[in-house]
This record gives sequence, C-alpha cells and structure tokens, in this order.
Amino acid sequence: MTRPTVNDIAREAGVSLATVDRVLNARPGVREKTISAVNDAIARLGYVRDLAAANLARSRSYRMVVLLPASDSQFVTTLAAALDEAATLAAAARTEMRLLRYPPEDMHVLAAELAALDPEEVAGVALMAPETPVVRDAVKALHARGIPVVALASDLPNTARDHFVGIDSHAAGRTAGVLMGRFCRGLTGRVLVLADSMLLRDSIERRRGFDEVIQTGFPGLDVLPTLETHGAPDLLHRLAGDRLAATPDIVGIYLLGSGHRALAALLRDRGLLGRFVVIGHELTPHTRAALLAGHLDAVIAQNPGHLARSALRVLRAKADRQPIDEGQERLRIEVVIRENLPPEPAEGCSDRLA
Amino acid sequence: MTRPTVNDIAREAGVSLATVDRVLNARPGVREKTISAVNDAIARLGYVRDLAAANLARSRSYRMVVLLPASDSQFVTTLAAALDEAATLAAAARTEMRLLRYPPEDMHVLAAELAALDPEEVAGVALMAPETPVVRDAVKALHARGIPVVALASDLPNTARDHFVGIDSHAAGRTAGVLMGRFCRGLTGRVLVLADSMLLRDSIERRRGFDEVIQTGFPGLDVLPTLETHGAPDLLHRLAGDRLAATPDIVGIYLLGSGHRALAALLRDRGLLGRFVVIGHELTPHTRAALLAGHLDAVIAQNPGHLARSALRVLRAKADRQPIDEGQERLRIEVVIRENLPPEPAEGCSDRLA
DNA sequence: TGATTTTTGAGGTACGTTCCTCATTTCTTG
DNA sequence: CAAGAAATGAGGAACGTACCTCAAAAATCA
Repeated sequence: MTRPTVNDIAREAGVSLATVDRVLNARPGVREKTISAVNDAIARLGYVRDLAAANLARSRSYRMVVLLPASDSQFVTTLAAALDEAATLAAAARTEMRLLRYPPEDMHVLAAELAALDPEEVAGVALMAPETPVVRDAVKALHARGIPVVALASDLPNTARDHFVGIDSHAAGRTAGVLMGRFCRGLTGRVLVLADSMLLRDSIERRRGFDEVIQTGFPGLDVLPTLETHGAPDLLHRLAGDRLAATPDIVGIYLLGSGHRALAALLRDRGLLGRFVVIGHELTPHTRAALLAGHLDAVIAQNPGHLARSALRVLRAKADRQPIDEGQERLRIEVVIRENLPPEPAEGCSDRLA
Repeated sequence: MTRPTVNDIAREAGVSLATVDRVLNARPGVREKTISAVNDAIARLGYVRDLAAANLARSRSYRMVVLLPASDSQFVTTLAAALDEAATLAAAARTEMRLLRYPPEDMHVLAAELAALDPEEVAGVALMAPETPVVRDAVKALHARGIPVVALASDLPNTARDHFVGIDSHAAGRTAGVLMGRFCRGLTGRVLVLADSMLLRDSIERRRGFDEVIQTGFPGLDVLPTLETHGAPDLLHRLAGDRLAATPDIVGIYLLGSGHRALAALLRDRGLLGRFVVIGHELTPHTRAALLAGHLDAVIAQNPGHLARSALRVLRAKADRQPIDEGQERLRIEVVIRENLPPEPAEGCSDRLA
C-alpha cells in the first residue's frame, strides 16, 4: 500500500536501521553477507529511496559555478539567460548557481578562477571554453580536487571532464550539409562558408561534417574555403562582399557561427536577399528574425533552456554520485525553420509562489 | 549565507511561526495587514520554500493515472515505454503512475474508467484520446471533481482540460509541407497523402497546415486527396498501389500517421524505393529504420520522453497548485533526418541505486 | 464597558532520511 | 580460550516544512 521505508527494509532483512543505513550509504564496516541480505530486502520490497527526505537530512545545498566567456555573442547571452531561469527553478531544490564570465582571449584568467574554487564550497562546475592546454590542466586539477566538471555546449573530450552537455558538432555540420544539399536540389554552384574562427574545435567539426555530406551526396555543389570573420561585422562585410563579387555561381551560404545581422546587411546592400540558400547555427534573436523574414532558410540549434537545465541536473547527479538519465540529458540536434519556430519566450515570468 | 527558513521569516516579520505558516499555505484567519507584513519579509529575505521538505512534511504521494488507447500503433507503444521510464524516475519524488489502456473504438469504456477515479486516490490524469462528446463530458466531470487533467499528444481544446502536452498539429503539418516543397525543388507533380483516419483532429490539422504551405509556397506541387488506411497494411497496399499506378507524376508522399512499414513494402514491390520524397510523422522503430535506409526523407516528431516527463511534471505542478514552467514544458516540433537521428535508446537502463 | 469574535502565539508531532555515539555481540587469530 | 578486532544494534538529534491544539491577545460590536 504505502511506500516502503528504511525501517521496513530493516525489519524485512532482520537487521537494524543503522545497518541498513550503512549499506544504503556505502559506509564501511558491514559484512558482505549482511550487505546482500539488505540488498535482497530492498529488491523484495521494491524500495526506492526518497530523495527529498534524503537531501533534507543531508541538509546539503548545491552551489554550482558556471563559467561562460564574456563575449557579447548572442548565443552566450541567450545561454546566460537560460541559465538564470534554470537556476531560479532549481532554487526550490536547494541548488544555486553562480554565473561567472571570463575574458574570452585569456584562458589564464579562467584557469585562475577555477583554481580558486574550494571543494567545500562548490558542488560542481559547468564550463564553456575552448580546449587549450591551460584549460585542460585546470579541469584536471578540479577533477583531482573532487569537483565534478561538465563541459557546456562545447566539448572538452580530452580532459578529465565528467560529462558533456551539448550536441555533437560533427553531426550538426552533417545536418546542415544535408539541408543545404537538399534545399539546393537541381542547382549547381558553390557554397560560401563563414566562420568566426577556425581555431575552435566546434567550427572545425561542423565544417568537416558539412563537407563530408556535400562531397558524397551532392556532387553539384562545391564548398569554398572558410572565411574567418572573428566576430567583426565589418570584416565579414568586406570578406564576404569580395567573395560574392568574385564568385558569380554561389548558390548557398553556410554560417558556422555568428554574423547573421552583418550578413543580412551585406545581402540587403547588394540586393541579394533571398538569392541564396542560407543555413546557420543556434537560435538567437538575430537568427529568429532572419528566419521570420525569410533571409535564413534553416538553423541547426541546441535548445539553450535544455542545455541549462541539463547542466544543473547533471552536476547535481554527479554531486550526489547518482547515475544520470541518458535519455533525458541527451540533447537533440534541432532543425529550426520558419514553420516550427517556437514562440518568443516571454520575459520576466519569475512568479513567486502565492 | 544560508538559505532563509520559515523561522527567519517569522523573526523578520515580527510574527509567530504559526502565522507565517498560515500565510504561506493560504489558511484563513489572518488579517490583510499581517499577510502583507509576512509577504514583505519573504520578499526582503528572498525566501524560497524548500519543496523537498514541504512535500516530505505533507507526506503526499502523487498517484497519476495515464490513459492511452490500446492500439498497437508504434507511437503509442513508444509513448507507453517512455511513460514507464519517466515513472521510474519520478518514483524518487513520490510520484507514481498507473498506465491504463482503453479500447480505441469505444469511448464509453474510457469515460467509465474516468468516472470511476476517486479524487482522494488520484492526483491527476493524463489522457490521449480523440475529442468526442463522450470524452468531453468525462473530462468536464473530472474537472468538476477537482482532478487535474492534461491532454497528451492529442489536444482536447474545447474541454475542461487543464493543460495540453504535445505539439501543434497545424504547425507540424506546415513544417512537413515546407520540407516537402523544398526537398522537391525544381520538380513538378503530385503529392500522395496517406492517413489512418481523417476523423482525428490531428490528421485534419496536419493536412490543413500541409496544404496551406504547398498551395501558397510551392505552385509546382499538387496535393492529392487523402487516402484513409485505417491502420491496415493491406488496405494501404491496395489503395496507395492503385493510386501510384494511376498517377504517373507523383513526386512526393506524405504519411500523416502510421503505415511506414507497409509503404516501404509496397514501394519495394514496385521497385519504386527512393523515387519519391517521403515525409512522415513520429520517430518509431519503423520510421527510424526507414530514415536509416534512405526510404524516408524526414520525420516530424515530438519527443516521447519529453512528452512523458512533461505530462508527469505538469500534473504534479497542478496537484500542488504551482505555476508551470512554460519554457520547459513547451514541446518542440522536431525535424528528424538521417543525420540528426538520435542514437537508439539503450534498453533496460533501470539501475537501482547502489 | 463587557461580551463576543477574530487573530495570533506557543508548542508539539510528523514526514523519511542522514549521521552520530556508545554499548553489545560476533568473528578472528595467536 | 582469551584478547583484540570487526560488525551490529539501539537510540537520538537534525534537516525544513506542514498541520494540529489550546490558550492568550487583540479587535469588534452592542
């Protein structure tokens, strides 16, 4: 009828409550035989530990630290907002978040921030950063001090990170490639590729996936070398403008990173809006506007709200040494077009309870 | 430093703990003035009620009932599995689920099941059913008895349902339409449409959205009248086979509901595999296989795991009379192609805690 | 003003778990 | 077989909130 409790296990297993507790929390000083007796009782009764009560008793509060680059890119801004919202919700579950920003050009500052974290104070760290040796060492040091680390949005595969929350950039690039290829059905020509920087692993992997698909599946298309814009609108305007002028048979444009507003401005200047199939990444106010206006044909995105909630959930699970639910934490590679664009998220929905 | 508790509020507001409790839980017998004094203190301290402790104290357990049609459609099967998994996870949070099936052809059985639910026993109901008068009345009766109801996957807009968990069928249809149109770029011809039954509002709305987009955006395409297959593979084989034979200029096939295996079989028989752009709905083992094989070009889907978790979360929020997080509960209209197909979910991941 | 009603306070128990101490029992080992 | 070590039992306090009772204080009304 009612859920079994630790007392029921004790009775069922014929041991004391203290022993059940020792088994449940993997404390030392219990014989193998007793452990299995308790586990059998647990299995027989179908006991499920009441997490709410457990955490209450632990009176544990989870202080998470999230580190984002202090760039003013729309994606980072959107992600920061999503994290704030997720943190508001998580507050009811004794989880709080401190959001820090580091100068994107100096990983030593980031490393110093990470090094300063006290394992007694911090239950986990989520980190969005490129994988440089400095970052790698800092993550390893965190791991050594027993602080769980998740890589956020951009993976750090060769580090001691405990988990990656985000999508596979290579598959995202392949997805972009297929859409580009299919949307260009019947056309022959070149595809312009613009990126912020090809030093970032995400950009490299997206580009690689994109190329693979186009080369094997769409022989009519030819992908041009990547132009690097370094997040500078004027540089994009100049580089892409020159290229467009020099290459008459461009049919598609693939924007690996930011620069949607600058690209739209350029195409408007030249009277070329709507002439190309344009595919980009991440859903931000700019890409949203471009999708609605019809200047942008598809966006490959990861859901920032999901990203934020997943990061906090995973960190919490790691802090509790609990298994994580793969199904729930696996981020989907979203394809967003005008018709399935989610409605603009409402602002300031921070309802207090009545 | 540490989180404020009810005792802190009492001290801050200069009232007793009992009064704080009365205000927090909206119990009667407190003057307006006192209520606002307490609320001010809450705001000043930034108090957030500890839900874990609250629910523990309430010793409330949430028994949810989920009703699905007893059809053997792949989507329903997948959804049922997702619900079971979600329930396993929710068990740790004192939420349990009873999954019931009703004969899809007889809504009176469903209504009887719903009528038999005791508000003392059941904290909420999630329901996947077509919107018939019988269902409408049954939902209204549930609502009158104070049992929260969410419509699952298929909306019941004109009933007393408290919430809808699922995607907008009209927008899903539009999305399918755009993909069909764009994947058929440069082609002229007809589009074959297959549905289980056009009596279901979801099918009607998908079809409507699809038609809108094709008619206004893709003048080269002509959408044929819907063929109804009633979930019968042989009927699909015959109807679609006849139509394909009679109509040489078919370029695309839009499958509104189930029947992917039967369609693949038909096309294989006729040597037509890969000849058409094929678009369908929902990610199931069949559509997954078809996507991988290249027989199916895109699937418009809603994530069953998200659907299941969202339904349970929303029911819980309703039972607690708490606001729901729109951002988290909004389901995305997913576009799935071979390149962004999520890996096969692993089976039997029901880890017990160590 | 006194009687009556409304509002508030004080204090307790309960929820299911964690974590602690100390005493007792059971197993090892020389 | 005794000494020491290891395993177990008994009991209690704590976590933050809900919910109950009874008494006391304050407000309202005649």
